[in-house]
Amino acid sequence: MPHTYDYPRAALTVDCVVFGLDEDDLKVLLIQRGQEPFAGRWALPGGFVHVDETIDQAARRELQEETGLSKVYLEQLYTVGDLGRDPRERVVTVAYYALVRLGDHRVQAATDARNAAWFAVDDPPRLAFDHDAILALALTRLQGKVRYQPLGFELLPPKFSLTRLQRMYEIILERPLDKRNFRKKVLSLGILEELDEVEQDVAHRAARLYRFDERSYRQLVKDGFNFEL
Amino acid sequence: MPHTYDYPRAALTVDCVVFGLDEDDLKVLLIQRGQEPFAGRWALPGGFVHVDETIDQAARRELQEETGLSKVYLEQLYTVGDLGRDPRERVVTVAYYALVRLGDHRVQAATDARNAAWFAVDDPPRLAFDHDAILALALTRLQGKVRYQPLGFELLPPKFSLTRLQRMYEIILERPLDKRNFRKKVLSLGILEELDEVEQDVAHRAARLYRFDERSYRQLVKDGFNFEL
DNA sequence: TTGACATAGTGTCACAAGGACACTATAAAG
DNA sequence: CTTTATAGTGTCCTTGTGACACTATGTCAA
Repeated sequence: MPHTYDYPRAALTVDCVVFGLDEDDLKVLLIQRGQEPFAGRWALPGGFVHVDETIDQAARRELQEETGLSKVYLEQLYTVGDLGRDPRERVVTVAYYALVRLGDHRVQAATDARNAAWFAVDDPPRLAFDHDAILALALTRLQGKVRYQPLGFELLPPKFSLTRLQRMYEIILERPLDKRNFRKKVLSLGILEELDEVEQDVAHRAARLYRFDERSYRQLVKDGFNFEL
Repeated sequence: MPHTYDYPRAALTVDCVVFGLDEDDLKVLLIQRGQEPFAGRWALPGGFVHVDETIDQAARRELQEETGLSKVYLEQLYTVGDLGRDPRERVVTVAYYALVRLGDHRVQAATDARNAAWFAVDDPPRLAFDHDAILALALTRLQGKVRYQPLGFELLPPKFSLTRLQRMYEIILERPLDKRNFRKKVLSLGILEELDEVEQDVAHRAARLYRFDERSYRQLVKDGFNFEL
């Protein structure tokens, strides 16, 4: 009985589509490649899976190493292993997408001094490998998922106004939402906690702040509740 | 510049969760393993990805080889690469799920004479590796997806009665549906073509037959229509 | 032939959810 | 104290959803 299987092995990588939100845009974090192939081209942060870690762990480690980000929302997206996607040899990559609060983290240059920067998702540069396709897929998935699961809170600071929340949905879904209907709906879900605080340093009437209440959210999910924004 | 990357490689497999539908149950196709590890244990059909094929192709090939099924609905599900899931060495598997019409195909024993059989999804035997978890995940995914995408037609013969369609949804969703409301809803979608045919060889009033109209379905999707059964 | 049976097929009403729509309130800045 | 910028609020109409029960039609067996 042999100790290993008699079959070819593939190089295994992870790639992360990291989404962030600023005032006007949904952004994606990209890394400028220092080496061939595709040297100088922008790419999704990622790298090889080590022998002693799970694929999920690899994704988190790469994210941490290349961007300094940790404890972010991370979810597996899709696995691609088409021939020729890497000109060198067959490389299978497991793609993830992550949601981060843009203000929280300062994105660091990677340890090996590659450049990191945020780009608007609807106007990215040409990407290395098949990363354009992965980015497009991630965006579609996010738009789909945000409709029936309150993922969006991962993109906002802990305290936020309803207007900020609405703008986030408008940016992600790429369509305007009615202010009164939006508030009616989102408040009726009962997953927002109204705080005794308002925005600071604004040159107009300050908006009340809210917090996402994960406890009642989980309760709703258990009861089989349906969202849909 | 080296020709390959200096990183470990992993054995890469595909596993398929193949769903079928009979009168009373949602079924899953399993293979009895002939070799160690887990010899004699039932497992998901699957096998190694060859060097000259994409992962999708590998999934289709394995399905064909082990079960004789081809041209089925097949979709990628999830990739697992936890350490120790195969006792021999690190094996990364890309899981797929497939929907097939049970009557159409006669499931063949695999070429290497392993046993193949259908099991009710809610009462499967103990499975090899982490295949229990993959099966559970596939079932959840199917139940979720069937609500907003008319996948179910992949499980039915081309012509079917509304009662048969309703029973299919009831079996998948594991809850009863109201007959009149179901018909109202499904007919209002406009994706069923009413045929001038009725069931044959039934010992009671014969039901009218319908056909899934993929053309108008695609039109609906383009218009951003929302299903939800 | 007719009665028993098994399933097909059909409509209404009440309630909830969703979408369109416009004005007043409040704070800051000049 | 006026201007400016955004916060915050309610109604009505339409549509969707879910509960609910009887008649129609075919087969089969006595």
